[in-house]
Amino acid sequence: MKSELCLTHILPIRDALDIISGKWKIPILTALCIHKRRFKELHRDVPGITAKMLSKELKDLEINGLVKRTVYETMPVSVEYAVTEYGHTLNPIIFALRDWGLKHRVKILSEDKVEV
Amino acid sequence: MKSELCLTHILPIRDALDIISGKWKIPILTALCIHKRRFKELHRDVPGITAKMLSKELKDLEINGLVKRTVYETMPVSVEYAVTEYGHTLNPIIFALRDWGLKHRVKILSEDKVEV
DNA sequence: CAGTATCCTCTGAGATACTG
DNA sequence: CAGTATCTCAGAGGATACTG
Repeated sequence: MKSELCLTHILPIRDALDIISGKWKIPILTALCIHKRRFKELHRDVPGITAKMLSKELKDLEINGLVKRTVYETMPVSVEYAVTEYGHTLNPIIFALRDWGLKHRVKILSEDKVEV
Repeated sequence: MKSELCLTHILPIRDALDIISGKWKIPILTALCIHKRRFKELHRDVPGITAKMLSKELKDLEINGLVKRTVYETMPVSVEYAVTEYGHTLNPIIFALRDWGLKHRVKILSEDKVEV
């Protein structure tokens, strides 16, 4: 129970957070996990994101091998984003976050009733 | 598979991220999950954090009911931080992040060998 | 010991307009 | 359609010094 054990827990968590932290990466991956999408569809389905942030975050995700970008030479071009096999290894994190968020919302709502 | 379904996935995730996002909250909770700690012990065991950030993040975590602060009127005072019962509901997220971080590190290291 | 107080930097993120 | 280019700013985060 000393610092070394603590580090073996915290350091991998920091590795993970370095890659997926921020306001948008997990929401984007969540949308893409449901099914692959084109840029504009993502822009529409991830509420509140700007084109600039979406573009930047998709690049980060692609660099880290979590998302694959495919360009179709239609006219005009269409671009499709999909979660890679490696990206799907994040599913347990995504599900855990979603489960907790759902329960948390229920908790907050019930507390509001009591407080007010 | 339309936007509504997407929202039911993304909105709870944003609720969760609003509370635990940032560089320090999950590492702090991880340290406290192993066992409760005093301020200075946390400062030592969460690598790289400053006293200011630790203080701020602990306040946020306390406000959200994830951490409990207990003051002992020793001389000088000692303060103990512990994860609340509600805070422990985050364990699945913490474990998922840690598992993924560990596997990711293995992947990165093996890729480095191939590349170099 | 358990924090505050200052000061500072940097970047995550938004708004708006524009392009191949 | 799928992005870029600017501009802007709040606040996350860090360094250092100080206090009850």
